[in-house]
Amino acid sequence: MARRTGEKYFAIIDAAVKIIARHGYHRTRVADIAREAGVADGTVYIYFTKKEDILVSLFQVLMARFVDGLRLKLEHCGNANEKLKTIITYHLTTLENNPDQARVTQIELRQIDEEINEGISKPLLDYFKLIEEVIAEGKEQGLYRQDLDVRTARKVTFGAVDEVVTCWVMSKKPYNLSSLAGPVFNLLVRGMQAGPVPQE
Amino acid sequence: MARRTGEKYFAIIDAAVKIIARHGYHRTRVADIAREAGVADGTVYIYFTKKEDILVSLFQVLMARFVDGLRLKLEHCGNANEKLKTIITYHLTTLENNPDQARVTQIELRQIDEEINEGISKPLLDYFKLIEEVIAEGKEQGLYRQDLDVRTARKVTFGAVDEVVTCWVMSKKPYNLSSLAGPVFNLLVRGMQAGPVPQE
Amino acid sequence: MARRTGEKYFAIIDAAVKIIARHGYHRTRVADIAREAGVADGTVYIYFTKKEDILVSLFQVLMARFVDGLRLKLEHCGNANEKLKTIITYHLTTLENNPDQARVTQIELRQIDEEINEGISKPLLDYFKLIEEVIAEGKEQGLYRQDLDVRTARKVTFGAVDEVVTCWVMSKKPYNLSSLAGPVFNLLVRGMQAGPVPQE
Amino acid sequence: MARRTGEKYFAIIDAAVKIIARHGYHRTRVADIAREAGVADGTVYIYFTKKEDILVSLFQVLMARFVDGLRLKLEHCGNANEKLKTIITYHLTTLENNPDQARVTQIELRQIDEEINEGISKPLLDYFKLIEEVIAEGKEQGLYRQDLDVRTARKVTFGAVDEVVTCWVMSKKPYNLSSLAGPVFNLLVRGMQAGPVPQE
DNA sequence: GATGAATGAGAGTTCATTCAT
DNA sequence: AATGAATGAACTCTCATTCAT
Repeated sequence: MARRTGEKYFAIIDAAVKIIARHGYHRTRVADIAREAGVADGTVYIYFTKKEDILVSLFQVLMARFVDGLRLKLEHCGNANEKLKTIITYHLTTLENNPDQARVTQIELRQIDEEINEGISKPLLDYFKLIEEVIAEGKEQGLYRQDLDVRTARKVTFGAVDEVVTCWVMSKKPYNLSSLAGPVFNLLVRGMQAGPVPQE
Repeated sequence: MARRTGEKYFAIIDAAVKIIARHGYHRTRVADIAREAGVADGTVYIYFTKKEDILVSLFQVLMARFVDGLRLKLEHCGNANEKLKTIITYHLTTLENNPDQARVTQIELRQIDEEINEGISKPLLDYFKLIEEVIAEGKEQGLYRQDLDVRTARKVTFGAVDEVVTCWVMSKKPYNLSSLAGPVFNLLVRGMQAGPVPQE
Repeated sequence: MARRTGEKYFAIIDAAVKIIARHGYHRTRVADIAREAGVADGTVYIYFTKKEDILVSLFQVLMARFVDGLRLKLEHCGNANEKLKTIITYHLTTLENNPDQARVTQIELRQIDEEINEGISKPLLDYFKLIEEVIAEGKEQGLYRQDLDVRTARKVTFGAVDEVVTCWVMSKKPYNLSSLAGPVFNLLVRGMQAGPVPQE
Repeated sequence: MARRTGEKYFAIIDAAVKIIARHGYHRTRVADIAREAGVADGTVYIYFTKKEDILVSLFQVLMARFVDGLRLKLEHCGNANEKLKTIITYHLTTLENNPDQARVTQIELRQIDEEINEGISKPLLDYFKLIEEVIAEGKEQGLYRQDLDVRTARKVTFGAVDEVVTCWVMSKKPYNLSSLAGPVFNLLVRGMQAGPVPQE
């Protein structure tokens, strides 16, 4: 039913990112996306099953691009620390350079109903897995504490970076998002690396 | 116009938390909330200006309760580390004990349009400010690095805790949320405290 | 959900009969019916679940009125012949006096999808049962052949009258529909009554 | 514009009968018919002017086949009674053997808008005329009453047979349709033949 | 203050039809 | 002649909001 490929498919995706970033998902009419993409209203339904499908597909496409790009970068990295730094930098830089994508993924995408979450959680899980692999690698390399829980560390890492992006999106972006890569990395890596136990 | 007080005001707030947690904000009809609260549809508009106003008010009420409760707890704490641990534990425990509130604040509240954000950002800022105060206090007490950027550290802290909650809400909650307080605190406090610089 | 009673319920039913008779069911918009009934579009959906529900309800109301009226007439009849004559006359007279009802029941009502047929078949069955009772009575009274199959006779009777009405509706109605009551009755009663077997 | 001939013309007609019988005219999309016929959507519009045209054409083709077949049968008949019996039997047998055709002509074809009726009334009139000829012949042969109105008798005859078919289509067809030919003929011929006047 | 029947604007979606290839 | 991607008009139904009682 939904074609999910072809020139117009991506034209609609791109139009959707732009329009939804500007007006928000619920305020965006399918007709608006269609006009921005330069196609007829009905054409949208050749490529997508329904409005929500645009949002999910959009996320899948963006996320696939994101993870693919990240994987490429990671190939050139040595140890886990370098990789972690790369992940954070890449995450912040990518969204800084694509503010529309940032807005859609940080804000609008969280507006979707239960069922859809399945559609977006899969590609997100790929990213999560990637982060966890790096942290596990760091443990193997003796860089991070052996008692570090990989999953918790991943949540903290992703949550930290994610919140930093959200704050930047919600603000009028008066600063460079990527400039926070260093401080955030610093904080996280110190939290994870071997060393003396903090006293409460 | 909106009364914002009285028995029915809170009845509607409570009903809204319950219903929105269960069905999501956009799928919830004002009539549903009214029925759950045991009032007529029109009555809702005596206490709230519009549907979104319920969501904002709800958040303000919950957040005020939350911060008030937290302040109380913090009075019994000694140094910043203790306070930070308290914040994290309180945050996780509160939402663990109020899963409806957790769902609404983690998921549904992020669905609101631009303008509303003002309404929710103020009470959230109170919380942010509180966290930042504790971190600043830690720096003064020599517990945390002097070059630690307080604002970034707050984002990382809040983002980490927030993500942990989101994961718990999105999962079928098969584990104790509050049990993550220790590991998360551990990670964050290590990241912030004085010590050797990590090598990349 | 659907209120199915009250002043506006019947106002909408009456409006629907009029508009659907004039333009046909599929060409009639809900908005047209609403306007004719003097209510808002949305009001229609307080009283009916969906467009098709109007059609079904309309038929049920008309049919109930019809059968009730017929039962009243039959009380004054003596034997089965008299009753059969009354049925045919009443059927033709009623639809002759309510051409809109005639059009809707003869033409438009046959346009509905499978499922709906249940809604219309029940009230129709009441009418069928009534005809069959009269025919059975005629057999008991010795007026009609003992080997007459009641069900077949009912189908022939109803089919004959129904076709006569349909022809009248489809034509520009240049003649009195009720004037056909005599000839049709004559034909049917001769067909049913005791007598010599026809040779082929 | 419409070609109205060729292999694909009939392929589309046959596909339409099948699909419309199964799903109903209004639920059937032109694309469905095209797929069933094994042609592209656009191809349908080479052979038919619009969707309704398929329905009309379909009826004309089926009706022409029907009347042609009937004429052939009637050649072997002697008097009017025999012919009438043949008509009824042929009508019931044909539709019994072609349930899809039965459904389309009994139910779906009655769903069409005003204008189309012209398209279907012509071939139907041929059939009507044929029935009337037989009844008139019966009068000339002295088999039927001289005061019998031919047109009314035709309506009663057709209506009776038609209703019998409709009942069979609407039911789950648990009996042989053609087995009703005898009883129906019996009833109708008794109604028409010379004999004593029934007392009311 | 409270009610709930009524409103009517609004948008998602379908699908008959067209036309460039 | 045949295709099937693209069109865009059309229409049902929802639901936040109002207001007479």
